[in-house]
Amino acid sequence: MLNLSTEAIREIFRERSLRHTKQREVVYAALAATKAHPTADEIYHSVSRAHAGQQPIGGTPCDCDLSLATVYNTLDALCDAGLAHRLPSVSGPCRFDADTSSHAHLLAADGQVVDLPEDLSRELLDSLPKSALEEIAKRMGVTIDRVTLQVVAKRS
Amino acid sequence: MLNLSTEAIREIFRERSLRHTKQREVVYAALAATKAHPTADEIYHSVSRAHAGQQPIGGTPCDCDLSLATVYNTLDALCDAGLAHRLPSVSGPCRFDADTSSHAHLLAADGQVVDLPEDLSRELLDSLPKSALEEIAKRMGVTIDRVTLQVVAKRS
DNA sequence: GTACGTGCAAAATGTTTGCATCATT
DNA sequence: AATGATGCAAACATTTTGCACGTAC
Repeated sequence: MLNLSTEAIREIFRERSLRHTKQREVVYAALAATKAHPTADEIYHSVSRAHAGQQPIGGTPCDCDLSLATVYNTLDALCDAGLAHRLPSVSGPCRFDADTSSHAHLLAADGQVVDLPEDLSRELLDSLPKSALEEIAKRMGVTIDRVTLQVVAKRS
Repeated sequence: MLNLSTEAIREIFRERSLRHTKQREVVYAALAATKAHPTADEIYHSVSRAHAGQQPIGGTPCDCDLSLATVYNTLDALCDAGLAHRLPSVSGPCRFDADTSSHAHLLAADGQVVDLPEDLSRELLDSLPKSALEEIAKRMGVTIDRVTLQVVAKRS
């Protein structure tokens, strides 16, 4: 999706008070560069120098070493900072998305998570009455972070 | 929620061509009796004779033995048969719901999954344009099983 | 220099599987 | 009788943790 330069990422991290490391940079770059909603393990394989050349999601191999635990730590930090989201799903490992704009997903029968086309995604999400969301926040005593919506496909 | 008799459950299973066993009966009864969206492990503890008396979700102890694997198998069978749903979530173990009517959930900051009040849930889901859903089915080449919607609370 | 990030390996958690036995239809 | 469900334990998959070391600020 987006190909972010080192400097762009440094700046984004600075804005969110995230310490910059080479490992965090390549993880975030890989996540921002794909629409594939990768798992932590997929990101790890795509950026790990040890696995260079077999990048299913097209990250740039890290010129340092990096461990799976660091990928998890980094994804946590990115989610905490609002730079990524965990996608709701009903099975399998957690999937991450650096596109934090409001958009809906299709949960395919085979477990894949796919973005809905932008126009339809917006049509669905824009149709939700703001008043109902405000009422939810009031009645449930919470602050709403976001609304997530999935169209679940029937397994044929 | 619903307290189903043995006979009612036999009938429900018969309709769906699910073989009836004591184990499946108590699992389904426990799931149908709660709004707490329990995990497999919580169901296991609530119905297992070995743990009788400490039932956080209020199931009836099985008068037979029952294993966690059977709870998983049963929940699979119930979901396949359309008698239960797996709830989308972003962390933690899978949560199940025997209420298969359309309703939206609040994902609390602490990981809890709570039903939204019925009126608001319906208001949100009814507002989704049918035409957009039909267009999704057409464009993505899928049959839509259901639409799931979560209001994600911000962690304060 | 201090606070925080990293790598590693081990542990914790959640779910699935293989197989012999048993129950339901 | 035949098919499918169960229990158990072991395997598996995913995520988290503890700690010694290293790096960004």
